[in-house]
Amino acid sequence: MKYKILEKPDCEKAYELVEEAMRKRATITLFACCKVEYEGRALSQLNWGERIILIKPDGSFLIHQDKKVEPVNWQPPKSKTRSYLSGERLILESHRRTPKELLTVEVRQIQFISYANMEDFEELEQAGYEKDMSDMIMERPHLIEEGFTPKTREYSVEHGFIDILGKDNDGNLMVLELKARKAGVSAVKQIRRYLQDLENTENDYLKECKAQKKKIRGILVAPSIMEDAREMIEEEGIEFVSVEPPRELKRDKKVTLDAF
Amino acid sequence: MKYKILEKPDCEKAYELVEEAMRKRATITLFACCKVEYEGRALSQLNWGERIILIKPDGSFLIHQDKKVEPVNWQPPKSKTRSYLSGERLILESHRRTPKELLTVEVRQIQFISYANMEDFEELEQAGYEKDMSDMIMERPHLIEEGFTPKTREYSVEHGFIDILGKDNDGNLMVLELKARKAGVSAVKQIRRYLQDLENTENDYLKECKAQKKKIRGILVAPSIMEDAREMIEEEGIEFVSVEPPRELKRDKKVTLDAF
DNA sequence: GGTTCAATCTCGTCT
DNA sequence: AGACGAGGTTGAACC
Repeated sequence: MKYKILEKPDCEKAYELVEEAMRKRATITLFACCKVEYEGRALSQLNWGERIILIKPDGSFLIHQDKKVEPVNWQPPKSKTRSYLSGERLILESHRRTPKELLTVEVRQIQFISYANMEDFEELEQAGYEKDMSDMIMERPHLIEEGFTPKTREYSVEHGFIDILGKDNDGNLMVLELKARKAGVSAVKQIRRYLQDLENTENDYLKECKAQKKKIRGILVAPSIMEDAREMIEEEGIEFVSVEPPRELKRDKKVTLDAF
Repeated sequence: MKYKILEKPDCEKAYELVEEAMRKRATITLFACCKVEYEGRALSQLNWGERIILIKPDGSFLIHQDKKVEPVNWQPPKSKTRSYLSGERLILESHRRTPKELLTVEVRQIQFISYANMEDFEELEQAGYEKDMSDMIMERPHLIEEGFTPKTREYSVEHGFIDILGKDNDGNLMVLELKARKAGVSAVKQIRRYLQDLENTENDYLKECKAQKKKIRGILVAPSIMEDAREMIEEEGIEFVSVEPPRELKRDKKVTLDAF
């Protein structure tokens, strides 16, 4: 059976359905009055009230109130769910080993409970992130400027990683910091720290650059920039290049390639 | 009526239930085969598959696959939900103004759909966070060391905010950085930047400190510290004080106080 | 409205 | 298993 629903079951009937659902590795949906306690990375309690509970076959456990996107309490995938009856009540426990975390739900009055085996073989296709921007710039470096040659991605320096390191037409070093969203002051501070890090780095290649009197150019790459960040890059001698993150889904891309 | 469930309804029946639920400001739970498109801060699409959809009266819209804690697609509170029939199918749209975001769900085969008015007047009580640590240290400064006197919280410097600024018994300035979880290298870098910021700050009070040859002490406060961070604080002359975030719920605290 | 920062962040990725 | 960084982060507090 693909799914089953019980309306206003007593806790014993609900318990049987929960056990059956777990055997079948189905997803449980429960609308009931419950009380919740959590102890683990933090500590919390939530008094009696009606919530929607989702228990997924991967061990994820979610408790939703009627507000917000985030669940009020939860456990991550691979948690172990256990259910049992205590007096007239259904207890749902979700346990995790490392870190040690325990979620305990006491269920009083059940409006409905269901389980369902969800057939879903699709994964989300998405675009418009920093990584997509990085891929695009490596493929088409002229988007930054004519003659730009990217050398290294994720180049490690003292305070983090330089998104893209490369050279311009005159052999000057170019330090690119990418942001998929509007860049703020923090992005400018970040790139400024990377430039300082490079100045302080003892590295044959960088020594050679300095010996040849080559400059180190800092480039902030983002779709747009906030006003105070704009002012700061001018003071700091950092450059700004406007690039939109590519908004092409892989599926679309594939179709386009197949067309040729 | 508090809740309603329909099993295997056609899309027209489901549409009527959705409209009724929205009039009653109820929470909708839907288990169905659907296809999802999102366009806004990013771009995504998800092909046909069975998912659980939650639509809350505050405008939150969640689509859950049978894995993970996070919804595969969602809209935040205050989004506007619209539903309509297109051919044989039910379309659910969720729209947000700033930033402009549109979530479109095409629903094909519905296993069940329900709405429920959730009675819940409780809020989550929780403890064990950075703020609780900060409160505790302000109340009981000797947890840091005998004679420590906190002066300012959230003191603004170039690269952020100093969690707690204070003085020791000898009048030296103390810069506290709090972490509610195990502190890593990034926490040490953060406190190091704050110390540099203070060195560079032109401020009468700080000038006086320097004139009196007072030191500026950096203190990392966390339950524990990672090995590489431990090495770094030794090099940097930063101190580490182990403090557990308090794990006392307000409810418990109140009970304790009432007992006296 | 925006801006900043913590979070039981989650989740992927890499060591 | 631990560490690190991005995220349509979310959510809250403050301006």
